[in-house]
This record gives sequence, C-alpha cells and structure tokens, in this order.
Amino acid sequence: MKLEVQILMNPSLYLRDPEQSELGKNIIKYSIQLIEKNGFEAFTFKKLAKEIGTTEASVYRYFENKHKLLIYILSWYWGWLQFQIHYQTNNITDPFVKLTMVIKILATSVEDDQLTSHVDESLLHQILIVEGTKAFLTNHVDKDNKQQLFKPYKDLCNMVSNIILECNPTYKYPHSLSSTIIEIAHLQIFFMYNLPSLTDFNKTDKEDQILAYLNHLVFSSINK
Amino acid sequence: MKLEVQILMNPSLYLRDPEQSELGKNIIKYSIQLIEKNGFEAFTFKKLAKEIGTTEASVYRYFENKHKLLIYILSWYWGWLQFQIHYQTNNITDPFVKLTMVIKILATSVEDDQLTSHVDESLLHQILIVEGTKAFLTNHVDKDNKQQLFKPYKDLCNMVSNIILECNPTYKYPHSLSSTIIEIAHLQIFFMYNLPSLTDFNKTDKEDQILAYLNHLVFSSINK
DNA sequence: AATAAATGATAGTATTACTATCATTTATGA
DNA sequence: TCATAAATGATAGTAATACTATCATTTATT
Repeated sequence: MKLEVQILMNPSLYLRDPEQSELGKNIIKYSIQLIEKNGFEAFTFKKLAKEIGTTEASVYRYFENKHKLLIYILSWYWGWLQFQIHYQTNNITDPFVKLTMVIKILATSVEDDQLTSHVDESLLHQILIVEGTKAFLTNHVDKDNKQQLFKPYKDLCNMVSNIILECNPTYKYPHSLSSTIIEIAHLQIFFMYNLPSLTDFNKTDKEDQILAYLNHLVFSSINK
Repeated sequence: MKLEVQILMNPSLYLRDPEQSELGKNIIKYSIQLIEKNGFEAFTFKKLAKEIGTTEASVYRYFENKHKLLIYILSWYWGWLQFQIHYQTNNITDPFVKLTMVIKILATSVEDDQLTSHVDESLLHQILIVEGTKAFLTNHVDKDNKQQLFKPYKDLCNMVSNIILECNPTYKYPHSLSSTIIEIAHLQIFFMYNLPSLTDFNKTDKEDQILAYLNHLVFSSINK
C-alpha cells in the first residue's frame, strides 16, 4: 500500500486544486524542478507549460500567477517541515534535545521523501533557501497576509516557539528566535555555498558547522 | 562650504558614472524614491525616466539593467554604514560598547544625512530591509560575486566581525554572527511591521525591542 | 569656432504576463 | 450507454517589460 502524506493547502492559493488532476500534479512537479534549476525570476508559465507538454493557458487555469504558485510550493514545504518536526520530536521528552532536532531538520538538506510522490523535498529545501524570503518581501505582503497565505510559516514558527518556551519558560523572544533560526539556517547555507566570506564555514563538512553555530547561538541565548 | 561624503563605487556597476552628471544624480535620487515606494519588482526604467523627465534610453546609458542599479544603491548604503560605524565607534575603547553601537546603527531607522545631497538615507534603510537580500538571491550570484559587486557588504561584515573578535578573540563564528546580525536586524524590522506574529515586538516602541533582542542574542553568544 | 560628448526623440524587437474564444477530449452520473 | 459537464488544447491577441538602434539636437571642452 502506498502511503501519501497530505498537506492541507489554502484554497486562495490556487484557482483549481492541483492535487486533483494529473496536469495539476505535473504543474507542481515541474515548477519545483524549474524554479530550483533557473531561479524564480527566470521562471515563467510559458516555459513551464512547454516542459510539461501543455499550454500556458492551462497553467493559468490552476494558478493566478507565478507568485501564488511560489507561495503554494513554499507552503507545502512549511507544512511538511511542521509534520517532520512533529513526527521526529514526538518521542523526545527533553526539550533541549527536541530543539536540537528542530534545528537539524531546518538546517540540513533532506532526502526526497518517497511518501510524497510528485514532490521532491530536497529540491524544495533548495528553493526555500534561495526563494523563501521572496514570498513575503513584496509590496503586496499585507494583502497576501490578509488572505492567510503565510499561515503555514507562522504555524511552523509557533511550533518552534513553543519548544523554545519548554526549554526556558521565561525566555522573552521565542517567536523572534524561531524566525531567526529558520531564516538564518537558510541564509548561512546560501552564504556558505555562494558568498563564503560572509560565514566561517566551508562546504567540505556540509551543514555540520552551521548546525554547531546555530546550536551555540540558540542555546547560549535561552540559557542566559 | 558644503561637505560631501564620497563613497567609492565599483565601476562594473554602471556604464556611465552617475555621480558625474545631473541626470546621473537624478537617476539615483528618483530610483531610491520609486523603489522604496512601489518595491523593486514594480520598478522599471520607463517609469523612472518618466519621473525624472528623461527617456528610457538615457537611463540605459547609465545602467545595464535595474538589478545593477539596485546593487549600486545598496552598495552605496553598505559603504555609508561602514563609514557610520567607523565614525561613531572611533572614540570608543570598550569593544562591547562598540558592538552595541554597531547593532544600533544597523537596526535603527536613520535620519536623512544632509552631507549627501541626492541620497536619502532613511529611504535607503527601508530599501535595504525589503530588497537587500534580493541583491544576491539570484541565479547569477556567482557572476556578480566574481565582479566584486558584494565587496561593500563583505567589508561591512568584516568590520563587524573584527569588533566581535575584540570582544572575544576565541569566538568561533565572527563572520557568521556578523551576517546574522545584519540580516536579522532587517528581517525582524520587516516582520514587526508586516508579519508581527513572527516576532515578539510591537511597533509602538519602534526598534527598541529589536535592539534588546539583538543585544541579548549577540552578547549571550560571544560571552559563552 | 570646431569638435566631441551627452541627451532627446523615436522606433523597433523579443519576451512576459496575462485574457479570451472555441474546438476537442475526458470524466460523470442518470 | 448516452448526454452533459468539466477539463484541456489550440490559437490569438493585448499591454507591459526589457531591452537595442538610429539620428537629431543640445551642452560641454579645447
């Protein structure tokens, strides 16, 4: 039997639910591939359609524009991360161990999860690193926020925040520290690979040093 | 006598030096206004030309494309920040006090510096918050980096890094902590105003709480 | 006064970001 | 299984973007 992890998506993100058809699933699958490969700026619905073997018009029947599609796949990954954290910290009682696990989940490159057939998580992780902040760094962030488009990100942040509070109930900045961990994990990975002089890491150990840095940063802060 | 702070710019950023003509200075001035007002995505050379009262073709004689122009104005501000840090920490001997000052400079909204007539620093600060990461989160970051376009950012990072090492010469992650401070300062300000549930701050105290958070984060970390 | 450099005016091209229309294929359910 | 609806394909079209090219005019330099 094939198990499928279903992640509930905000219907404002799409015009027609991409989970409900082959074409829809292909739109998601090939979007992920193309955005990861060429970057979000170079990504167009025309190129995507050509890749899939469909037409531009058909893609527009699923998504209003490429920005909504980006938030869709990011939301998917935010949801998936939340699921991962839930699942992998489930049997851990020590909140410090939990938080270490959270940091690892956020900052380590993932393997493709076979439970989700048309989504490649390792590509999504890359997309989150490079394109993640572009979801909200726009002049329409307010409008998007009112449509609840960032709820999965906020939920993820809240979840981490609660674990931080388990470690230290008097810590004053759990939400800020959560969003800091998430964003800095991605930025430091990006810097390590592309602008290494902005870090103290080298690619040979992959993300290990970043994990050490993040752990040091976080635990120094909440133990104070 | 009118004092002018001159910030040396990388000639790869422009085709014709905008500092050398009225039109050039207007391109910078109105770019800053338009990008701050409508965001970088909505910004075009055509709209800019119209605002200035010149033609699109003329703007293209100064800058290859809008991305180079963005890096130009960001570089300008990175240089200006470096100058500010140098100037304002000059007479401070205690490195901890120095670092506190640095954090304040990076995370507080600035007033327009009258020494630089055609550049409004408070708008630039806003641009850095919203558009800063877009300078390097592209698929051509490598090419840009080889052209040294991010040198001002790296120099700034290095300067902060050295102050961190003055505080604690054994601290292992001075560069990463520097880039973290810079980026998190901006992100937390953005979140506070636009996605406040990702922070523990409210706008009423402006950046005061963010300063407290950053100071706590940084000093916990380097004192360990 | 002659010459070069900068700017303006205008036009043109390829691509992007859509919207619209109609024909055809595929699914659904009575 | 037939009728109907829904989804997709094929094609066209529009306005805006991101440029490049050309030539005339203005402004600066020697």
